[in-house]
Amino acid sequence: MPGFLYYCVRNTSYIMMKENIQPTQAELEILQILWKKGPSTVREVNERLNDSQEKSIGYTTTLKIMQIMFEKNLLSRNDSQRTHVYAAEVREGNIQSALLDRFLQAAYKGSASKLALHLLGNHKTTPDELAEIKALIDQLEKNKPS
Amino acid sequence: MPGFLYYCVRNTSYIMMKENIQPTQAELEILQILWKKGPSTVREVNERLNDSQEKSIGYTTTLKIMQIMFEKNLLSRNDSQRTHVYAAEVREGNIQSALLDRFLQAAYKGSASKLALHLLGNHKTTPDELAEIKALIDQLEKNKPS
DNA sequence: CTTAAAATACGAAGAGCTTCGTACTAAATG
DNA sequence: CATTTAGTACGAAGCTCTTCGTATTTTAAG
Repeated sequence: MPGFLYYCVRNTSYIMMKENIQPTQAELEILQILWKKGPSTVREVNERLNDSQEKSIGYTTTLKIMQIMFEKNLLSRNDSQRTHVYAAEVREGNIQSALLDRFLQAAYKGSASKLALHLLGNHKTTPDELAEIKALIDQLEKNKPS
Repeated sequence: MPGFLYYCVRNTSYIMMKENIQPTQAELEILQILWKKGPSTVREVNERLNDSQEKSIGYTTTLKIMQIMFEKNLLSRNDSQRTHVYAAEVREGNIQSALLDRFLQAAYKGSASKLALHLLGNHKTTPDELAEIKALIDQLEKNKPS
């Protein structure tokens, strides 16, 4: 019997299962905070949420959403203390890629180059960033000179 | 009295008003069809919607959404005939840019270069497209050699 | 004229997300 | 021990989006 891990690695469904999840807007904002600050309590997240925005969000609102995220396995939770400590269970890059896939399909019907042109055309990018992107393109062209 | 047009052009609120609208998923799918096929009836849109997807969507569902889009001024409508003909009232590029702005902020906290790197790294891009992007970067670097 | 077919209008149900009030529980303070 | 304080759990309301059923109207066919 090949086993669960073997099966999952083979067809990548393990990654799919976890990283194909699409967090909602509120969930994403909480993830941003946890990605940046590391494991945090509900109160810490709630405060960070409130001082970075104009509108103020109630404590129990943040609590509820984080509880839901825990049930969805977006977060893990240490409840050995009375005050629970939550941590992101998904990686920033993976979630971003999953969201990007969906967005690219929905808004650009999958045309990555069109999106790229809009992106570079509309948004301020520093010379350093442009150079970085250029370097990546060069590398891609080398690897696939077909 | 400067007049409405003058006012709107001055502070760009005319464009904002219209292009800052964020169509929903279903609305976007309908817009895609209208952008591609031009003015169409509800039935045409509904059929196109159904043969390009697995799930089938009821006629009145499509009708309802298009009526709502008409109220939101996302679509215009010619009702001189019994069978109304709808057309997109917003430009594809403008909507895409508006969606991109929001997505960039939500998922990448505004870092266009990070998104670009993900985009080029994760998605198949043809050599032609890469060349096109490269050309744009060169142009940007020329215009801002600071 | 009657009937059938096709279109629009409209109301309402269902689902998911966000928000918060309230109840309950545990800890700290006096 | 009583009281205040801070935390979790939970239910439900409000919102938006999607979906469809039904009623109504208009056109075409018999």
